[in-house]
Amino acid sequence: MQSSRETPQADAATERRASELIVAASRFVRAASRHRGRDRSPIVLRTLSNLLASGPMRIGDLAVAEHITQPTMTGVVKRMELEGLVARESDPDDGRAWLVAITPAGQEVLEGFRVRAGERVEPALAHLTEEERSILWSAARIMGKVTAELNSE
Amino acid sequence: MQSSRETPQADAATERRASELIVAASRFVRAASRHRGRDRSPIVLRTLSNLLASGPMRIGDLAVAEHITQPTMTGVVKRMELEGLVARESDPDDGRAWLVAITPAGQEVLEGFRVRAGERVEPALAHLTEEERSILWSAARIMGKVTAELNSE
DNA sequence: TAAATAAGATAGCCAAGCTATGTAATTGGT
DNA sequence: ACCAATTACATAGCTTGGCTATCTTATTTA
Repeated sequence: MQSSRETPQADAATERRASELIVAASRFVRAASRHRGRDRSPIVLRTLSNLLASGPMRIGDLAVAEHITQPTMTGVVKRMELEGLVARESDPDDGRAWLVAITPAGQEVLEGFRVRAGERVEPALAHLTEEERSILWSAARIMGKVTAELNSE
Repeated sequence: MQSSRETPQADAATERRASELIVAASRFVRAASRHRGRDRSPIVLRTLSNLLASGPMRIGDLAVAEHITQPTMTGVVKRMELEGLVARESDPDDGRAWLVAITPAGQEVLEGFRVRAGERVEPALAHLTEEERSILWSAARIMGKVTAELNSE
């Protein structure tokens, strides 16, 4: 059971725990997102979050950022525009392109989601120990690092 | 801005971090699940995982366990059956019901997903410190606890 | 035994993903 | 300066996975 430089046993254990982490995170996200009220889909919320952080963006750039195809993002933006969450203006530098910007209504929706999601999970988090909560906050940061590396491939 | 018996400042901070956790987990799951090969959807994989852990189950019980409606689970099981991932047999105790069981092919699919997902994220995890990895494993367990509480409501 | 209940199936809708392809604007090579 | 290639987005058509409403059939119960 001694380790080699590739430590295949460790890799197998890591892979198993990694898949458990994915499943646990997947179930958690589903449970936490199932709160009441005017729900928006994950892709809409991620797009709003992206626009708030980065300012107006082209549809193609939004698609790349969210790792979906351009036709899919075109449809998402179209629905968001109908709901008034974003506005589009033609790109002065390129007649083919549009700039999509978050509206005040879009910002309210995003903030409302954050508040309600927090409200929903907060009681469950309150039953954890202080140490367990701090593990979750650290895990959020670490998952962010891992996600960035996965997305850079 | 003084604190009441409910310590609103702490709640607000917890809510904010909770929403950050949800977003981080959501992006991580998407990134980790975007591996190549014969992909199955999250609901199919969760259902397989559930059947493997719990043995043959009724469609209605599967729907409750996954928090989707019965008609949706009927469709999921139908597609899984066409792919040979599950088999159904009539419930000897209730002529209206079916028992859905995972097949060897379903077990292979589930195991294959676990291996590929692990393979995909393992390199990124290898760049973390030992402590960071152990935080993620702990977080998986804690998210499971929180999910159970959220789902029990 | 008739009524109420429960388990699945069906129908019909929508959102969100995909590939393939079309259109219009921009860029680039000669 | 022009024509070809590329680029940005739109459209068409498909699948999956979610929903509600309703139907059928089997079981329970009054």
